[in-house]
Amino acid sequence: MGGFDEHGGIMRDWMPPSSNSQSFYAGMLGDGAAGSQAGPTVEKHDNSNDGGFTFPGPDRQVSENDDDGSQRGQAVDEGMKTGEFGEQKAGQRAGLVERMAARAGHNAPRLNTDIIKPADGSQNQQAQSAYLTISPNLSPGAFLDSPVFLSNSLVQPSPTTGKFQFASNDNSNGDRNKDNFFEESNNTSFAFKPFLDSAPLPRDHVNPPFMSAQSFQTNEAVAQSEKQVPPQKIEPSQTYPDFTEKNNFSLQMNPFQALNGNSDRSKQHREEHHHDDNDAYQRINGDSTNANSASSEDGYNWRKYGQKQVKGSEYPRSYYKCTHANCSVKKKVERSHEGHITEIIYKGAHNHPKLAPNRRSGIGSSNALSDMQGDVNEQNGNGNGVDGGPVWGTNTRQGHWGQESNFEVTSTGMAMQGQNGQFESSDAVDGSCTFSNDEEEDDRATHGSVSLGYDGEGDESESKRRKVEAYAADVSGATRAIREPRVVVQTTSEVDILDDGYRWRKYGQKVVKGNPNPSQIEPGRPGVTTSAQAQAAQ
DNA sequence: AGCCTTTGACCAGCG
DNA sequence: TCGCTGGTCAAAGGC
Repeated sequence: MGGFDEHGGIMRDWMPPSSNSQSFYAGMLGDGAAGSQAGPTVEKHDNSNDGGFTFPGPDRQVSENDDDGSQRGQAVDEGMKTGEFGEQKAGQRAGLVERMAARAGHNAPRLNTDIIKPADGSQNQQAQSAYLTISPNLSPGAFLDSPVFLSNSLVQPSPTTGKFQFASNDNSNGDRNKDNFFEESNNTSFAFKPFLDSAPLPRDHVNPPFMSAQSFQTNEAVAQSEKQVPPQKIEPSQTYPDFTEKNNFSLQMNPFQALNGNSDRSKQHREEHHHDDNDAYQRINGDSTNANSASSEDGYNWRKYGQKQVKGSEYPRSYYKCTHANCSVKKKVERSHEGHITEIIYKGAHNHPKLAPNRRSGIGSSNALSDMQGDVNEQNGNGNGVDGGPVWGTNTRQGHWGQESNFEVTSTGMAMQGQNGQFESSDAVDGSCTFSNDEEEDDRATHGSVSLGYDGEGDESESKRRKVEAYAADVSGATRAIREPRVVVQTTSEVDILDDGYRWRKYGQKVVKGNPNPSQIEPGRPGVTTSAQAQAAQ
């Protein structure tokens, strides 16, 4: 089970109160049912249904509160079970939308799924099932116009995207939101305010090219670009958790949580999908050309620390680390000989704001696609980084960012949980997919407490603990708000806890001229040298 | 002078 | 236990 459950989880996040989202999804997937049936994901989907999977989406949540909602919920469930996402239910959904709009006063424009449908109707459905395929000519940003994404945005922009809004910090509403989240959304929230509310961002931030645009953690989000004008694929499902009735909290759960997996099922699912990125990486596959054009810079500085030819990959994979102090975000980039990026995988979430354009190093190599990562702090204004207060989960939690860290946010709308962290700005990963950390997240779920610390990769137990914590936090009632349509990737932090109370990751050591003592290159650590610091000093 | 990239070696996880 | 593979380290060199 799992595959689809996970999707379901994501969908919930993405989905606006309106049932339109399903249409949207169906459009994206082509034939929702067919798409879901192909590939592992599909199988899971089916299984989940068989297993009594109930798609506790927004509709269902609402149903708990009112009769109409109940009907809606049933409709949704039926749709899910039968796999009839598309036209068959279109009429009914439309009705729901109207009713909801009337009731809630929300009147979001209907998503035009035509624009996002693959131009070629004959597309391999199987392929679609595995990925969200975006037509080569279609910018992921187009999705931003979708009510679905907007609604998500409403809830909270993800740090990843840079749209992240650490809003109001109104934690007190957690429980209430949990129960009524969608409903409230209808009533008040569904205002697409996330962007508006959030601190003013550069336009490119809001609607960055290609990936940024949304492209769309996970985690790890994955977009694979095919070497030739390939459609961007989003593979959100990789680590999505399964949602079951048991998981009522799932509603509040953001994709991150889902990704992280709190439940055994989610874990199982992850295991099933182990093939790809268990790690919770986000892969962005996209047309390299687009990627490049989209954003040569993602707003962060990266240091390449390795390159290797990976088996099965046509091109060598380069490993990059964010040079910002105490930021453990990494990314793997596969680049064709022509210099086109064929794949980018993000891991981790930035815990710092993007650099000002003039401060960015012109490291084209690393930035090529990059894209999109936004910064948590930048958005929330809290400056919470790992240290200050991570942002985790925040995506989904209304008013709360930052409870956990370590996520990677990648693109579109799928938010995933990272560990330590924060969300990467989605900008970076637009159009990508997400993966979540797997085990760590799961562990966290079991742990039950919320930890803000940064995990170190090395500190596995720690990271696991955090996952659990994060999960617990979610369950505890934090309201997982609506996520903005972005992909989140999970991150694993690689940090050690030092005597200063912070976690630091040592990533290098070098003897500096004039200083007999090796310089410990630890981002942000006082007394240590970091490239970021050096740049800042300059 | 210092940062960044390159690249071979090393390490850890997995089967 | 061994080999494979992915990921990271870190010395060396370039910019």
